[in-house]
Amino acid sequence: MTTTRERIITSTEPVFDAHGFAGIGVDRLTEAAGVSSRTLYKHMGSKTGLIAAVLDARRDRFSRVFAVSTVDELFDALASWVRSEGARGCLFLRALGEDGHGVAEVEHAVAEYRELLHRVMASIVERETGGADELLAEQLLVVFEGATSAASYRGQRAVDAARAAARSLVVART
Amino acid sequence: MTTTRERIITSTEPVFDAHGFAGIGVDRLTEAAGVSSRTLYKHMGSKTGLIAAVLDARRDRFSRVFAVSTVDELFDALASWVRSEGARGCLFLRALGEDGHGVAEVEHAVAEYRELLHRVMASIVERETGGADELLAEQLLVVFEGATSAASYRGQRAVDAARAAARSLVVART
DNA sequence: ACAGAGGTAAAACGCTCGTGGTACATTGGT
DNA sequence: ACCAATGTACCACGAGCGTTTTACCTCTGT
Repeated sequence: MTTTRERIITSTEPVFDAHGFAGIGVDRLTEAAGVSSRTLYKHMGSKTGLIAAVLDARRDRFSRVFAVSTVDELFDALASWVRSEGARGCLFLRALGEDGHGVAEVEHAVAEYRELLHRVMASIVERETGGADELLAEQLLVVFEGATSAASYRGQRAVDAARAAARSLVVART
Repeated sequence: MTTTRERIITSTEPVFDAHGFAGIGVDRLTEAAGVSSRTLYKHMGSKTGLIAAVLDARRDRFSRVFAVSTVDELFDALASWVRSEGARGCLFLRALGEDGHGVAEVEHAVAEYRELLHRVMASIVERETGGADELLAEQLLVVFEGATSAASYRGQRAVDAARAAARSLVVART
């Protein structure tokens, strides 16, 4: 059973992804959620509250999809994410850029996502090389971020190139 | 001598970079430019026209700064860009994400930037390896995009890691 | 000396925004 | 049978949006 709150969050996430945060009106969001504005405000408090909740939910979903332990699994997961949802650049970065700076709830959600992302890379490094390697983890992070950005206009080519790059970087350090 | 139009563009660019496009009001922009709204509209036509002009100007500046021919020069240029302007993620990607999709002037400016970026990578590949290599160019593009994104929260570490990654990828293909 | 270009300040346009209020419908548990 | 919870539709608020208008000022070249 899905609660109304969950329905609001899951149905507004793609709207934010497609149109951004500042430029979209609450009425378009309520329409997408199939819910009255009164209900939306009762569950989310404010538009900012909704944005924070959407980012939190996305982070949770992300953490499930990217619970991987090798470079190949990482880019398999990214490829299927891009295939099923498209790519419009990192939603957390975009949220921060649209005046999310200074909004505590948004900043917190973004910070949590970034820590998660870093942990994913560190654990892949551990599994692939049998130890910690801060530089390699940073490199994988950069390549992954680059793939999500570049995929928005280069498509799967960017993901494939990122996968090859990451593999080659791991080999170079073992 | 700098024209009023140039002054408007150069002084509003950092405001867009800091606060985004949709969320910032024209009055904040005129204030930053030190210009009346009448003058701004006479020179730029509309807020959208201003955004397109700002993106065009940024692309020009970018093309001057990144007129490089080696991987090291590329990341030297990026490092000093990040040092002097900070990093908040690719402004072109962000412009598109804030409902720039479907706005012809914005889409055009972004497309031109991306072609430029791709040409820069291809010419570096040419110089570094003595020939064309589509995969390597795509990899450098990904690494560069990743560095600009990741630098927004990892700082110069991301740029350094990207530089090392790019160098290693070039070596692996020569 | 004066025309014209290019600037200013201030107000107002119609519209949309985020948010809350009011009043009514549906439904499940006891 | 009915209460409480949870939803709806609809309207109103004050604020801010992008944009245009009106009226005035200040240079600069001839």
